[in-house]
Amino acid sequence: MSSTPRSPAGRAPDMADVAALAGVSKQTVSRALSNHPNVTARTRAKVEEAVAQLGYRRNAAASMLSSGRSRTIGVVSMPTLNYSSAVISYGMERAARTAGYAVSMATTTSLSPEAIAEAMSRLAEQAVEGIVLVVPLLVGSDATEEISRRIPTVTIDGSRSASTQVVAVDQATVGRVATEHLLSLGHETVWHLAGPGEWVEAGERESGWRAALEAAGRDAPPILRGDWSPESGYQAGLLLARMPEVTAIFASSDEMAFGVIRALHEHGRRVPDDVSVIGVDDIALAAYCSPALTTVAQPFEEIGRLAVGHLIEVIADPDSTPEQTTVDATLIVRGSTAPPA
Amino acid sequence: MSSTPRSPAGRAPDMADVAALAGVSKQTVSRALSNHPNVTARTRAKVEEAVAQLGYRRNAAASMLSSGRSRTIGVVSMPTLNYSSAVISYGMERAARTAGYAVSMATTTSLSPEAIAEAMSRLAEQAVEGIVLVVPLLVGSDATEEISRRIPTVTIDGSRSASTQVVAVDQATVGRVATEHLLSLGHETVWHLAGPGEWVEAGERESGWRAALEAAGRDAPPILRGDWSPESGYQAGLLLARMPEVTAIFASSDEMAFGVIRALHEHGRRVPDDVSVIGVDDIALAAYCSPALTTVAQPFEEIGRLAVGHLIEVIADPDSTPEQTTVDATLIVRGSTAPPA
DNA sequence: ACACAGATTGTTACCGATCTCAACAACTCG
DNA sequence: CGAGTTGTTGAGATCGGTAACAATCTGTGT
Repeated sequence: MSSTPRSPAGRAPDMADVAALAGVSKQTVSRALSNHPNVTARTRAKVEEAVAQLGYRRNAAASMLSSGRSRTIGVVSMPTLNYSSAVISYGMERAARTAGYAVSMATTTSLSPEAIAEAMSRLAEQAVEGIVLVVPLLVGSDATEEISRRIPTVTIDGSRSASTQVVAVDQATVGRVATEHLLSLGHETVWHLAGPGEWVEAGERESGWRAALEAAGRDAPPILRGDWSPESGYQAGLLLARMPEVTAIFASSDEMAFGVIRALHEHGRRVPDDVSVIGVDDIALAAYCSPALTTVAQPFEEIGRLAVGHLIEVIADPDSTPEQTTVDATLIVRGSTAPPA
Repeated sequence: MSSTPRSPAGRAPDMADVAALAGVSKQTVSRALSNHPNVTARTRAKVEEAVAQLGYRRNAAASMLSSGRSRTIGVVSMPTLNYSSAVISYGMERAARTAGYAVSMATTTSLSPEAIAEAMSRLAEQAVEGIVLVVPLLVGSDATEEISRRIPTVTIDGSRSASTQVVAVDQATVGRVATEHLLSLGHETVWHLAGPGEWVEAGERESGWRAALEAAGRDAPPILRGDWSPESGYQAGLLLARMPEVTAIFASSDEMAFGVIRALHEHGRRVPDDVSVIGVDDIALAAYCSPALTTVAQPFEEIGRLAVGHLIEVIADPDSTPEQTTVDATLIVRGSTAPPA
């Protein structure tokens, strides 16, 4: 009746202890606990009762060792506090949990293949059964290739390589949609504040932007580049504010967009009256800062879910064909964009 | 020279394989790899060479099983995408990594003791050596108590219980500092938009606010309550905007503060001219949205670091005395607060 | 040169589950 | 009613490391 009656001594109870108490063999206990079909309801009940009575918890290490399965997936992400990875991680954790997997995280401070390989390697040591890279892996090094050949790997918005699957928003479309929105409002052209060069999505959004301008027969102004942070947006904004011909700006993230807007305001250029600004991500604050930000939303949580889903599929059947999955982004028009004055 | 010369067959290389190649015993390999002091430099070099050549990676499960140590700590957090937990997690991961620990995460959607116990239990099953609760645990249930008695547990901003340590910002001081700032500007009183009741920090900030008002001999206006989200701040703001006597508002989070500000603006009340608003957290956007937000910053990364530090200390010496650590918050004055009109 | 302390390496048992395979029971069907 | 089939349970080997202890190899002091 006591709440935690350990078996013999202070030692944590063993499968053997459970077996003894239930009057069956270790093996039967194992089967009962792993929902093996061929176990009598009666036997199963006895085992469960013994488990409850002893407060038994399966030893993950032993289970892992003998079965070779860790029921754990690893996540490599940037420690950046950015909205997208946080939401993606959440989606992954949920999906993993419902599929009976635990999640282990490894962060990397650099996007160099070596740093990423190092993070993957840490996860490999923990015997994860699959890895999700929430960082862009532009080029696969030997090291990353080696690990992802051995451990199923899914990249989010990365580039496709032989041994990794990709789940992604079509970022070129994101760039195109954002740009077309501004053009359709009547702006002559659209300036672009891109994300860092190492990020795949940054490059693709840039391509989309360029393609949209080209399709409309407009010249692409010189590009600006930030690091996703509001501060970098602010710096870029200081430049843009000086050029009267700038009436429309497509920033590759909401945070940069707000930085840009602030710089514009400080220099007397009103948004959206004088300049229209659009971002990407639809962070929680996008609708509540002033002006409310027009942006392109991405279904981050679903992306996380999909990534884990794929991973589990490949874990179950290592020969299944790696495929590329694309999910759609949505334009959300708010107050930061308007027709030119 | 090939990049992945597995030993005998396609099987992953074994410690025995390494030992054979290096011409030493398994045990020596083990020692060399765990940085045991008594290993000749020469031997260590041979082992390392063999490891590199075979692409050997230690099997965590086996190691864990025989040593009884998982070198993993678990984190329980809310899936909320809030800035603070993201930064705290980052600090933890870094600290854990440098200490040679991996991090495993478990999220909980509810703050009920049962839900938290369930998350802790998932971590316990993974044999984590310690747990950090980034969720507030107001009351410890039997289940949480049982686990935290067995596994060292640190709570961030939680309430102190027999078996958990606490790392916290003194949230009452946060509330007091924010309130005093507004009073010192000359506001008659300060309204408060608190966080959800289940959160310890919400309650403590409220106390600090109340205490500051009392110390200044002012009446505490009725309290409003949000859920940390910008939307909830907006809703509260709709109420506050209707009351002309409101000139100063202390919101318990930056995101709520921006929601409040938006509602005020929409109803023609200017910030800070008509109403001053202060938040808590100093999120990245605080300085870049308009108006720039006056706020109280908390050293989240350090909190994460400290939590893990404590945990590792207790893991190393289970008898060390649980102590409460407090770190300081900083008032950051920006444009959203000003003397009353 | 000898005994001895300390450093280095090897031997063996074991951690706690799962897998394989064999034994046994119950049930079907001609 | 016996042979064959399916379902249930048990025994023992095994996964890949590490702890404890034994063995061997230094180098030192007398």
